Amino acid sequence: MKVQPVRGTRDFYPEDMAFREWLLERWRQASRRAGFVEVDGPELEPLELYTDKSGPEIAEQLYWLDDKSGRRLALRPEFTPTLARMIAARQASLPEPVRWFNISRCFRYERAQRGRLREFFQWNVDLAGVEGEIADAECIAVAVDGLRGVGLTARDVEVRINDRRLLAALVRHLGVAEDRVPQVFGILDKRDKVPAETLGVMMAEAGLAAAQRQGLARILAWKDLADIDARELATPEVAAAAESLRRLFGFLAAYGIAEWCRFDIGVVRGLAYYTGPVWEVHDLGGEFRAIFGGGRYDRLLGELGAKAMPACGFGCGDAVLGLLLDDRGLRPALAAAAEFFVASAAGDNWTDILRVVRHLRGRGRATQFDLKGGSLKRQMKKAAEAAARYVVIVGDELSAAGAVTLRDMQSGEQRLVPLDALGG
RNA sequence: GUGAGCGUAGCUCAGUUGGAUAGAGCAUCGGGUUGUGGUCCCGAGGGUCGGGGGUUCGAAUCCCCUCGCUCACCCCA
Repeated sequence: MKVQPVRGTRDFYPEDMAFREWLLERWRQASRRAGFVEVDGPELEPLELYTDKSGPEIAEQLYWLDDKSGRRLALRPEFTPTLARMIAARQASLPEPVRWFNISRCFRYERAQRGRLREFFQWNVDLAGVEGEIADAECIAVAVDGLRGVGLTARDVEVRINDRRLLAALVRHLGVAEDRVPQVFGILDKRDKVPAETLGVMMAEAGLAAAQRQGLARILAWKDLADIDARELATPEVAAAAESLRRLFGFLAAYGIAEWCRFDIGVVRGLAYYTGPVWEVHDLGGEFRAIFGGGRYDRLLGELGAKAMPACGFGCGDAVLGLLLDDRGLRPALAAAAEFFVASAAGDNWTDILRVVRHLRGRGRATQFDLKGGSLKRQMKKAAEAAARYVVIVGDELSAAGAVTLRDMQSGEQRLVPLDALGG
């Protein structure tokens, strides 16, 4: 092969395309079931849309180019900045809350890995204008509905939920110096990924005092909201964050999805822009990387040019989800290419074949025939390959009586029917 | 960006201590007598062994370079 595909991109052959469309359609259905409406923006955006928010270093991680007039453009690495721009442009007239979803092709210039590509599809659901935990719960409920929609259950995946305010309050309560906070968050993030001894080493390296290490170890051991003990709750800040999380879990129970959800102090979600609840969906086996990432970002819209507006949402890529569905045998079978297959019993009788083909297509029926001709046996094989539900056998009866043989490929039954009655 | 592993047919792989026209299964295409599919049987096409260089009488096999893929780290909006 002379020209190689660009690293981290994929070719979608019919079976891949069928899966992609199936998946994206499930995402749409889940979004619409919750009353979200679809929006989209350009795949090309000014590079500043991303560098303004994240600093010039971010350009290293995305595809950019100079267009013919010298404008520096980037292929979108995510949808949120576009969303913010769209909200800002019509903020005065948008009915609140804004309930939008988006399914877009995104690009990131990163080293491709299992479940992580340079070109991928991402499902975004965002809810702007509502401050309370009910909005976070609504987003999580849509995510869980999306998981259900592709055939996954609470035995396959879980939503791990934390709150950035709780984390921040806890490190403050432990008396961790401000410049050590990123390291401490890093330790929390590694909770399930490295052995306990390693965590201890990391704490020592972070320069934590003995009491702080003990406190952190105690926090890391929390498996449940109820584990948050009195010592920490004594701080008003921690108590408030814990109370907010309890309200969120109360809503999740009311949505009927409590069994999918779990408190996890180890969910940190980068340090980017989250201001409240943060959550991720993981497979229970821990085999794959995160499937969904989401949370509350009350300041982001304001920073990106809109008026301050509370918001929350999530993103979900197609790559990891595809791997998980393959692993669970949940990839759907390829749909039939055509409902009807017209075959000739009398050699390559194109005139008669096309008469029937025109008739069926004119009635909106997906209809195929064997363009290479050949024996009826061969045509039947082709019809079976195409998974056609019906084969119409065209023979002498057409000119003699205007009738054709209709064969049901599932039951094997066949009967002579008038052409006029074919295809409704 | 750092480190490691792997590149043989479209796919999954076999190929002896370096030895002759590089194999299998699946897939593809064709056939199994001119009006009937999925099974079965027979046959065919398809590989510059990722590419380049070197060692050798001889390289898929050993060495070097390069490209690609995979995994981990970093990062993960």
